[in-house]
Amino acid sequence: MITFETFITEEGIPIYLQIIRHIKRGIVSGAVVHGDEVPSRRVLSALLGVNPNTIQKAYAILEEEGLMESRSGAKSTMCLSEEKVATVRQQLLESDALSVVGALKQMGLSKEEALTLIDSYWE
Amino acid sequence: MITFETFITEEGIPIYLQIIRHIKRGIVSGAVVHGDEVPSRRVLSALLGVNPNTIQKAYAILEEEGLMESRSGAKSTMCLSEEKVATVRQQLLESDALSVVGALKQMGLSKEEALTLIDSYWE
DNA sequence: ACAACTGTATTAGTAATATAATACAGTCAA
DNA sequence: TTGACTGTATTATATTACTAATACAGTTGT
Repeated sequence: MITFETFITEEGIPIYLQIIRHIKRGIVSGAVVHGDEVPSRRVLSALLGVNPNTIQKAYAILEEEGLMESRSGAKSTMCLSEEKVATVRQQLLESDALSVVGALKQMGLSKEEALTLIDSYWE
Repeated sequence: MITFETFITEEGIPIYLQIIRHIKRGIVSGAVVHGDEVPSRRVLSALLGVNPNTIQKAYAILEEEGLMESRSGAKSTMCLSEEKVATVRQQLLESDALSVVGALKQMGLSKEEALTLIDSYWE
């Protein structure tokens, strides 16, 4: 089941992209599985304090990517397979790993310093 | 000296913010030191293929933060001190570490898996 | 059947981001 | 001094992100 309790908005990044990423991370963690219902546009928009159109935009993109199914009137559900999950997982891990490695390298950190830093912030 | 050879635009994040972050990472790495001249608005805009106003926006913010000095007609220079560098360093490291730790945790990775991932992408 | 929910669509408006085209005055090296 | 560079400023325009207020039709549980 998908939850948005841990959802914290990151300034400078469009909300609809953050929602997409949040759900994808849930897919990778196993918190979201095939057939899961997602919160309705209206419910989630109220929960996050954003406009329903913003949720619709995020959901529409997820549907376009084949990760979600929507039928008019009924609740939207996740549409996953082992292959899809693996693809999403690889995309997210690579993107996160590359961005942080690039950032820390550019600041002149050695690999050891970087690993120590990540370790210390893991808690 | 500041270079923009490694500058790659990241979609979804305003360019002026990326420029600010790029320069701050240079400060942290020691590549940029007190008194360094930065590329002029026109030169950098041509180099990055963006509008001069976008560069001006980034530089104006850096000046507001006390990291850069501009005099009409002359080249803008970096205005740094040990204390300023330490502050920028702490800000960037904390932001990067927190964001990547949050992302990997949300995907269900253990600390060991996360460290292995960072290690493998470091090369 | 009915009420309360769904998804979908439309129109309008605001703010932020970025581009484009200028203009003007200050600095600096030849 | 002169010319080529600086920083700064202005106005206009386009696009994107987001909000706001509706409307309509399909679904679901009672």
